[in-house]
Amino acid sequence: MEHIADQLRELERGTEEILVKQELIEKLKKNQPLRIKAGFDPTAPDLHFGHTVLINKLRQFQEFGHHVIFLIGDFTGMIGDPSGKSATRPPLTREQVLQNAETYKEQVFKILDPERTEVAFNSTWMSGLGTAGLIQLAAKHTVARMLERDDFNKRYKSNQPIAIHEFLYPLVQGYDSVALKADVELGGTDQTFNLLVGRELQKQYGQESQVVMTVPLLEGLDGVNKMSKSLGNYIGITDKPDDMFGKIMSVSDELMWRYFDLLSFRKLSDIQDLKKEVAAGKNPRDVKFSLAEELITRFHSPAAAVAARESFIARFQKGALPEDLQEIEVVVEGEGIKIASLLKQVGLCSSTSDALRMIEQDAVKIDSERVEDKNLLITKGFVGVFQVGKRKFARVTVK
RNA sequence: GGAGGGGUUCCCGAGCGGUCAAAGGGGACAGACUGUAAAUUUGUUGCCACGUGCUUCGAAGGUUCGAAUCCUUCCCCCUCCA
Repeated sequence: MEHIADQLRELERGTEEILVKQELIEKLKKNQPLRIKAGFDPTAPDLHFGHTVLINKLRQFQEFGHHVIFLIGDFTGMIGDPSGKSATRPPLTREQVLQNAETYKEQVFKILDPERTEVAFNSTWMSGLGTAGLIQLAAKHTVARMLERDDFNKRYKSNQPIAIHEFLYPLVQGYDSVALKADVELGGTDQTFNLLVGRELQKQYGQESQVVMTVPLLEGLDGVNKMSKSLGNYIGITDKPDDMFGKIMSVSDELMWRYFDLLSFRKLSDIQDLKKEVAAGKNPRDVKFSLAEELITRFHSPAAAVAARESFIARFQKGALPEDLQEIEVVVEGEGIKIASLLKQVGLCSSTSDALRMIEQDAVKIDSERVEDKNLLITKGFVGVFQVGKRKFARVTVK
């Protein structure tokens, strides 16, 4: 195991808060593998780059020889984290949970070492707790403390409803730390309160309190909202190399640095150097290229990264056609089909109206020739490459 | 249990008998430009058989020449008092 000071420097990197740092130092000094816990929602097995900020941190702990527990909150999932929006989730079946867990593993093990990762489900201990156990658990915390949580506090003050079961979420999450005897729990900044409840409960149950480490929430592609699937501003870790490359390139120059800080494995000093180079006139595009390549290498392969870059350059700088061009056959009655209907049938446009709009906006091309006639008839036997905008292509055969 | 407020196009949010396929903003998409699918800027944003066409404003009925706008019933959400 590496020297404590070295570990600490790396572990602190990219974290928002460490509560309490001195306790972490004490734990590290024991020179034994620490139990590192992080909880995940069982309903969303499609991980995106936002999730990896935290997983990267887990990996760091692993590299230092600590024991990582990847906790799937299949029981907590029944409650739903209080967000004020109270979107009731349909309960998952046992099969669904297990299936999601497999998907998680598949994705997470691109970053974590499977040999050194324990996958746990909190239903394991929560199901057996029983009503009496739950009441005992609830007795260990107070309403006043609960109301310290920002979200509850705001709602309480503004007379918005708070359902009783919402109080159970932090308690159950905290109890997980007791059950797992966690030394450290990682979470997003939005989890701070819940993580702190874990500290409190461990003390109540006679354990040493866990250290809480929070990592920031990553902004999505829009640079404003947090990255999330429902907002559609995410990069999935299973995205295809070309998509991943494109999405990273679409990040604003400003946000790019944020991504470097939170997603890149490069040293902070290297990132500083890059910033200086850009300030001195280097094209930020090229720096973004290197970020994209690093990330695609991580989730796919070095070869895929190079290929993705080349295809990006060919397509967007030189206007070439994509390599994996979709081949579509359309069968028509009569002598032919109007361009707008064809675009709709082929799926390049969402509706005939949309297709007409695209033509009006000079967005439609056939074999790189711009289409200007909205009533253009594509005759039977025609074969050609249709393009709408910069990203949608298909080779179409009209039969 | 009682009293109020509200459900509008992808989202937020105006409209409150005709000029409404419905302001404005967000998002998305497209064009130009460029250093990139950054930034900037312009435009588009219900559907089709493209027409004095069709379907939309929680649902179903009704009044009217004409309704998102008025009436009736129903469903759902929220607040306050108890």
